[in-house]
Amino acid sequence: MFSIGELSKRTKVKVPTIRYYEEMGLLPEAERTSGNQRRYNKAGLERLSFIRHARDLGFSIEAISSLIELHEHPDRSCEAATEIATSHLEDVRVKIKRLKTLEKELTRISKGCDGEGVSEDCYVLASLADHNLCDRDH
Amino acid sequence: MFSIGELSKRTKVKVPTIRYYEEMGLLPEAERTSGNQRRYNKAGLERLSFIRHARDLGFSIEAISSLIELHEHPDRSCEAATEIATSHLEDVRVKIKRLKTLEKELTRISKGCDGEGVSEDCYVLASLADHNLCDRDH
DNA sequence: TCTTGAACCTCTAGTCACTAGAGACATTAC
DNA sequence: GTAATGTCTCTAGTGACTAGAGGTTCAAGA
Repeated sequence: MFSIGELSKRTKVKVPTIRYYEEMGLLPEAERTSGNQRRYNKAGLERLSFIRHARDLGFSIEAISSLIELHEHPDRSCEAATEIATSHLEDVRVKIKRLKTLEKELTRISKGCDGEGVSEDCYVLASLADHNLCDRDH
Repeated sequence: MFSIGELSKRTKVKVPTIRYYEEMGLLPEAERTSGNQRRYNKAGLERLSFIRHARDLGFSIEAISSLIELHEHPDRSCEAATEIATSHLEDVRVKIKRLKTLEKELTRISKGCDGEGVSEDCYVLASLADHNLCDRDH
């Protein structure tokens, strides 16, 4: 059994965040010492690692809740879990696409000023003001 | 001169968001009718278009504030504006990189279940629980 | 001119996933 | 025993909005 600080160290999740997850129902209510401090065991550690990993992958708290619930009621959990992961994957791909478009425009914009002395007006500001200077929609 | 609703239509920025931008100082305080309703002109429209475009590109409210200030004090604005754009570009590139790693892992995870009948345990949940199954760090 | 209904006003509170701080109590090391 | 560190709960703040309540103003038609 170890303290919340120890759990925090091992999982690299901050102490207030652990308490937050408990409040949100992602973690079960921890056991307490006689002095009301939380104590955890290996199961708690694993659960929190799972949550942290899923958060790192960009799953929302809500999605993680669903995944945990599936884990606890394992009938047909595999298909449902795959579905959550797949739908999340689609989100990620959309995000990547948008960011790439954005990268292109920012690259173009931020090149405008420092080369050939287009110094009359600032190209960055002009580009932002006039959407027609963009290559594409966004 | 036109109303906030009209401005909203033309810029595709929602009415409460326009008021929010005014409160945050991105937009100057609008002129008012005798009945206290906001009225805008072409300048207001252009300013809001600038803001919307910059937000679409993922600039924070704070960064946009800086860009606007630069615009209003144009001495050396070009270098400073380019710097803001460039630093933002770096952020974007980091995000793209992270998302791509993530895409790989999610692709791998979501393929786990529906093929060859690895049905004993759910591969999605196992992958999330055990970081060692990942290809790389994140 | 009057009326009706849409648009507008301010203000407060809610969203998500935390983070920060206050003030009090518990545990641990010496 | 004492001091330092850790932990507790609670409230409030973050960013960039969004939603809703309850009231006022505007524009168009009769």
